[in-house]
Amino acid sequence: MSAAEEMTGEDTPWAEVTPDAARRLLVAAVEAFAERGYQATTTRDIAGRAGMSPAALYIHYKTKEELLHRISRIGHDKALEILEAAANGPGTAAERLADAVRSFVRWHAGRRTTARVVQYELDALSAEHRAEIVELRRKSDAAVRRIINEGVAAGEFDVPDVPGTTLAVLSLCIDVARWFSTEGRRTPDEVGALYADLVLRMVSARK
Amino acid sequence: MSAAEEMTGEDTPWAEVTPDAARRLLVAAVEAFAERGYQATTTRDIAGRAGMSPAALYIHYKTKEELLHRISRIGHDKALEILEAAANGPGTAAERLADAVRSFVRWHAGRRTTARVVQYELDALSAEHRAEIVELRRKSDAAVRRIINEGVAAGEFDVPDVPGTTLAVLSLCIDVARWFSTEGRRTPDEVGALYADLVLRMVSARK
DNA sequence: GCATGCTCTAAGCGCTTGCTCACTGTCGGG
DNA sequence: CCCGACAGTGAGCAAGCGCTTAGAGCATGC
Repeated sequence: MSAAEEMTGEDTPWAEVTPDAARRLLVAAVEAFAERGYQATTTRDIAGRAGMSPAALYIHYKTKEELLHRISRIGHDKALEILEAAANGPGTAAERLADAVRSFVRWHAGRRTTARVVQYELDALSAEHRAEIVELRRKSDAAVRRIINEGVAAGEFDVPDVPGTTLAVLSLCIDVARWFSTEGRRTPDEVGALYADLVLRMVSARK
Repeated sequence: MSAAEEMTGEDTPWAEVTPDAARRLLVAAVEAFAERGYQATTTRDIAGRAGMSPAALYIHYKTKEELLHRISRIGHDKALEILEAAANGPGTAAERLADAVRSFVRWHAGRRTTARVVQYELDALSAEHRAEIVELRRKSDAAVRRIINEGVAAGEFDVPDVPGTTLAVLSLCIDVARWFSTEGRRTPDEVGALYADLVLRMVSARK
């Protein structure tokens, strides 16, 4: 197991959401938002998937947007945790960058339903909630940029445009949530390995 | 001007849509869909932006979905045209791959409003319309894959996984439509140049 | 053994949605 | 000078939306 994953804790995805009914509603919302998009999802659909009446939703969440915010917040915390674990891990910059990309991509592919909501429904958040999430994304960007900067400083990488390359690396990983399908040919592990290799090429990591 | 651009014809974006009122509605729909998403956009909003009453929309388009389909179709035709022009252009595989990425990225950044609708609202299409669009995307994938295959055959590139790398290259370009902003620091030309360089690194193009 | 507090439901309110329809204004051809 | 054709409008329909409310069911504390 990679350094990044050792530190991400247990893998039961929504264990921190309690009570049980609130978690069932949240899981139902993740599935519905991922399938149809936030705007096209009705509160009746979410409640139905959780086996409850439409009104039950409002006992646990004030609005439909609060559900999205909770999902987005937990997902972004997890994404940041993965990237910072890799950035702070042992090994050379190349090893840490590969670890970051591998585990970040694996999360986007393996938990694609969640990742899709987290990465593509930001616009539906309220201004305050969006600002909070954008701050988390800034930290994710900083974690990756730090690895690349350290690789350049150590002479491991050749990168003319560090902010631009950081942006491209994150963009590449995030877009996995758009196209990945569990019915496709590749497993999350395979995509992670492929992408780690491609990113090392992007920074011209010496062998 | 690159080979890819020489062949893309005139740049007035929606000139082929007639009559004038139909074009104004379509342009209004592109803006609204890009801003709020298809589902969150109302027919009243589209008609309002075009300076018309809600009912006027239905003289030119049968449904709201037909508007999206028309936009998606024209946009995908354009995207395919750009990639095939580069693939069929002169020069080495490296030059053609750089040309493809440069002009494809430039389109996504420069016409970001359109690109956002084209790339991120596929799910809102009807099954038949989506199938038609997916076929166009398959052809885009084939055009890029052909350049990479030719580069490998000519000994210009070192690519262990051609389909996977093709997917990653297209994914990287497409995701530009998600993050690019006209208020940002980079121009479409700059992003195109940066990405062309990164992609040549991904295929280990010899200098 | 009854009051309290909490989860959940049935019903439904006020509003917005995609879309329709009866009608108006305008304009070229006989 | 009227005609049919047609782009465009104002009003509005049926359906569905997010969310609320009154009250049922059921544990727990005393």
